[in-house]
Amino acid sequence: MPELPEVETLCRQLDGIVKGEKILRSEVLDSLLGEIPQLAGHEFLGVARRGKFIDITLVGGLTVILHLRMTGRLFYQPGQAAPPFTNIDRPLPAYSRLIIHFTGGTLFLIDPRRFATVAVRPSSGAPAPVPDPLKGIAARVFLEMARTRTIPVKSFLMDQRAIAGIGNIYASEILFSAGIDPRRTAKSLTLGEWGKVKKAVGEILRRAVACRGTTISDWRDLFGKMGKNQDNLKVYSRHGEVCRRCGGTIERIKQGGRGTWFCPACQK
DNA sequence: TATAATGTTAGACT
DNA sequence: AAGTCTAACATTAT
Repeated sequence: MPELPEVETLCRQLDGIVKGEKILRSEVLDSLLGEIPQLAGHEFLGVARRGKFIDITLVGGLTVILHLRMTGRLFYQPGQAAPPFTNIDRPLPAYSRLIIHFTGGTLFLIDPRRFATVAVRPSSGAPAPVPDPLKGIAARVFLEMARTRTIPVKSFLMDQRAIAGIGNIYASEILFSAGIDPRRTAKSLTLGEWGKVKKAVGEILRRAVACRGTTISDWRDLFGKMGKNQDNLKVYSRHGEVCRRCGGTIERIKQGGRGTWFCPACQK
């Protein structure tokens, strides 16, 4: 569900609301999450996004690493729950998998499909960073990374080892904006074409962050509000509809097991 | 009932 | 050997 703009939205909202708070208790509700230590007593230090990962750093050297995968959400409910935190008075949000009680409110990890992952690790030893498209990736860097890649350029944009944060919605939208056919091989793009991609990446992702993400069905921000970026989508999920740029017809194909939407008439 | 869904990855295949 | 492709994960909605 969440790509870079959605994860960035959650990080900014979380950083703004739980700064300096202490964890009173943590509860794991889904055994699929594996072993997670009790987090009571730790104080929130800050949040950072790493691609689509959310790193929550605690005072004392622990980091809680979340990945929301397809249907994971975070929801923050202001107001302190009373010990022993059993929430008899307030029903749990459906599909709650992890609950972290802070001094000023409660953070829920909600995840119907149960693909989300949680790990708690020492803050030292963080993985090496991968280029982040929000900071801007130069056309020459794209060209160099794609030099030997024969996969479709759309799949390349979604390769988290190369570029961190772009997912299925924004990959289609970026290539439409850049006027590039998603079936092209990554290595076939010229420097000039990567320049168009670079521009599109910045514009599309920054606007999506400003809109607090894209709500197609179930994405909500930290406070349960819908995003607004769905109004800006030009191709995603629009197969059979009219291209807003050239009047052609938007098509859907499959690439790497995922849907790709594009306009064959104006994406070359 | 079959298909698709905002993600990742292990293992099969080139 | 290294890059690419596919199936699998668990669940809901159309």
